[in-house]
Amino acid sequence: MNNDPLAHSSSRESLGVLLGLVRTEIVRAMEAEIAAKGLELRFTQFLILKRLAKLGPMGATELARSVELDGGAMTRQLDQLESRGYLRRCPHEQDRRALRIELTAEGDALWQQLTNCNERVLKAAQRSLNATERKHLHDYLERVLHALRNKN
Amino acid sequence: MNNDPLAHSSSRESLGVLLGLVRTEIVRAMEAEIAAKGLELRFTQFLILKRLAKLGPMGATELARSVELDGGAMTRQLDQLESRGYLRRCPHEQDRRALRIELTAEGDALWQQLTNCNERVLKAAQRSLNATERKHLHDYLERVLHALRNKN
DNA sequence: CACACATATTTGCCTTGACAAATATATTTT
DNA sequence: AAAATATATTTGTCAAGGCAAATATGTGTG
Repeated sequence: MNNDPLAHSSSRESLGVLLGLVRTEIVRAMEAEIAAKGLELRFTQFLILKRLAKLGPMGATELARSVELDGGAMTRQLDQLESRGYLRRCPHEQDRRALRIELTAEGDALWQQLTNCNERVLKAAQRSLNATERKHLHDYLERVLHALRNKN
Repeated sequence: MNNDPLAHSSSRESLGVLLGLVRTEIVRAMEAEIAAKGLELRFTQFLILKRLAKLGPMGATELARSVELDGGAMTRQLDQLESRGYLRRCPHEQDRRALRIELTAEGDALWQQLTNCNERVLKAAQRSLNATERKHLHDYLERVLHALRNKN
């Protein structure tokens, strides 16, 4: 199976590569968990549902920004998720350009199932870190993100 | 204006999302640095050159695995980089199926320029972390990666 | 009001990368 | 050695996402 000579030599990976590797594995694990429940959802779609479930209805642009997705790509994801009945595009009351994306009851129910997957994967991923270390990891990542976004 | 309620509330991002955000920013920053030098290279291509520069000639499959890229995608990247004169596909001496990908002198020269970019971006990204914290961040990420790859 | 400009969404086009099939060559089994 | 199997590379096909243009609507300025 895995005779990859690099499997244990990632010690000198640069941060950019290492982040990519970890993220790829998390996405893989999440999609595997979702598939194991007989559901068909990509990680991106999972994120969209999660946002809507946690933050409530919002515009497509706002939603796109919040999952760091291109606006055009968002339109197509919404097409899919809407056609499968998980969300609705309602007209925005004040702004006729904008939409108000909201979960349907089905979308809500779906999220109930997904929230387990999410927690299970994150727990497994961080199982070798204690509570303090988890906090630190999160904290460091946020500081790195902030540093990158405010380069001056 | 920016009335995005998420701009400063990434504190509750899940690990998967946060990793994605950080990685995206690093890739963006790297590509910006490269473009600022008048060079045209994507992050993936940068990684390929880096591997070859650091580890020397190797097969396409090995190279693909080492940057976590699909074999088919690797073929096409090699096409591009070879046609631009940065690397060569030599026949493997013992195995006639395999290739021996090696940097040309031009590829080597290119890497000399890129190594700056790499260091500058990583330094900027981690500028708010001290040496110990950087080590910890790296260590945590590797432990998470390991946990994900050995899920049992 | 008329105009310029900004924003929300959609659509078209293009590149990237995943997956699977094809091809060529090695390795192992019988 | 022939057959089965494994590996390296290439190619075809497809979905995802970035970018730019198109459209519709909102906002500000003279």
